[in-house]
Amino acid sequence: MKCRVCRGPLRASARGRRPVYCSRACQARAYRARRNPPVPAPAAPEPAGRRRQIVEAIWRIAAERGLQMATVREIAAEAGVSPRVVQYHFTGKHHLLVTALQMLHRENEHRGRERIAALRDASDPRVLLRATLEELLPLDEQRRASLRVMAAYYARSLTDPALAAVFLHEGSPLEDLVTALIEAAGARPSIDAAREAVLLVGGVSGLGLDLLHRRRTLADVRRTVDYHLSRILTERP
Amino acid sequence: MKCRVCRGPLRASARGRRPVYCSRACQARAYRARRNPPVPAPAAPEPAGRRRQIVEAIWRIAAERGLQMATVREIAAEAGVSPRVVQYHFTGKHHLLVTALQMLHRENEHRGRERIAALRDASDPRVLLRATLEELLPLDEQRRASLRVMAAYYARSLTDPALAAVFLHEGSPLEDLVTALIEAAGARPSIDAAREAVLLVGGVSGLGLDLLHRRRTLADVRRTVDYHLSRILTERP
DNA sequence: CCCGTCGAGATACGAATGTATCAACGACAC
DNA sequence: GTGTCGTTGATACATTCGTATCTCGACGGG
Repeated sequence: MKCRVCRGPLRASARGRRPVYCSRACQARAYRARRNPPVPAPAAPEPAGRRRQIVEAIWRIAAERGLQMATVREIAAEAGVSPRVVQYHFTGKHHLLVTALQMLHRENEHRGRERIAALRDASDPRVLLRATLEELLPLDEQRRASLRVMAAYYARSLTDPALAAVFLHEGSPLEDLVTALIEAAGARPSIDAAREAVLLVGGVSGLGLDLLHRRRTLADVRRTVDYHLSRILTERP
Repeated sequence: MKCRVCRGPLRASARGRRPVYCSRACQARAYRARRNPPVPAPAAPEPAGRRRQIVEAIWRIAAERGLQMATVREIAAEAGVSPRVVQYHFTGKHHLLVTALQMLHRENEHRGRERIAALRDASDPRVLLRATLEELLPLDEQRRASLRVMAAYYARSLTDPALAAVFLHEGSPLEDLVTALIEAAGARPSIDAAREAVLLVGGVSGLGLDLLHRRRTLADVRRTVDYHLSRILTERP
């Protein structure tokens, strides 16, 4: 084992990568010789999106195999990077887990808002109300995966204060929105919109979890929601 | 290293417990000498309750520190036995996890039934209905721990068919019971008791999860339940 | 030419995990 | 004294975990 440039001896090192050059000078010489033909474009692998790429790998693993399978090595393999890269971009595994949950929260909120805004009849509060509630259900593969990941994180948050903080730091804007929509859509008299919203949001979330287990059918959940909306709202505006 | 009795040589063994006697005869001799004073009561460690003891240890660990901390060694330490005992009484860790979930299911059902049956006014369907719904809430330390364990198991069941089967194998007797209670307590006309029961059970379960995080107060949940019961039921029977 | 910085590769460490192996133990029967 | 049965103690093993350590590659400034 000699230096690639000066053929001199190398220092021995028990740990880490094995040395190839005897000195920093020899390393630089080899580098400059290598790039004499200017090397058009080595890779440029978008250094900004690295964290995102890793976080998405966690989401996939957690959704398909559970959070307990989200080890550093598995995450790195799923993201197509080396474990060292994961270690580099995040302080440690815990920081990585927390970041992934925060990003998923924002992602869900963003996607939900976009889907609701894209509705044609965005002016009709009844349609908006239904769409908002259905946003809690696993209606497509993306939302299904997201709900599975959230369920896994919820369980962990019961014994991890840092994760619990993510769940707690948002107030209850969803229930406030549903409350406002109920009132805008025309609630029957003697209806307490806020209390109805609490049970609707809680109930639909719970039914969504049953859908993950296929303990209910989507059609049945929709009928239940429709029934309750019709009980809350006036016949026609 | 000689035999304890005859001081003869022992067989060597690379793995497992180190031999102390050179033969079965020496072992028996040592045993009988040892129990010359008749040994009033060695231990009698209730061989039947061993599994139960270990399963309860899992529950405690899962409730306080999460299912990911429920390792064989931790469980054994919590149960006050050696890891070997855990290994002996269950085929493997997975079997242990599944058994613990099944036992918790039965335990919860049993306790719930007992609590409801112990109500003084067990004849009034309104009281029964409220009590049945509140059975889903973490009203004391025991139910709080149980709910935490269940939440952890639910997350795992999403990626473990054997655990999912435990959640699925029970039908929906709870909703049927609530449906019957709604009708018995006097539902207003134009009420679909079954659909109300679905949302009530789902909603109260969801609110129970929020209580675990202290995102809501118990008083608030109770007010919400009361509000909905008064909307569903007639004024007075 | 040397030096420093940032991202990444390669390897290694120490601890923890699920499980396997083998003998010892208490108790009984022959 | 020996066999056997259900149970337990005391290791040992292979693997995997999170993380630490050390270097290389590429680049920019003196």
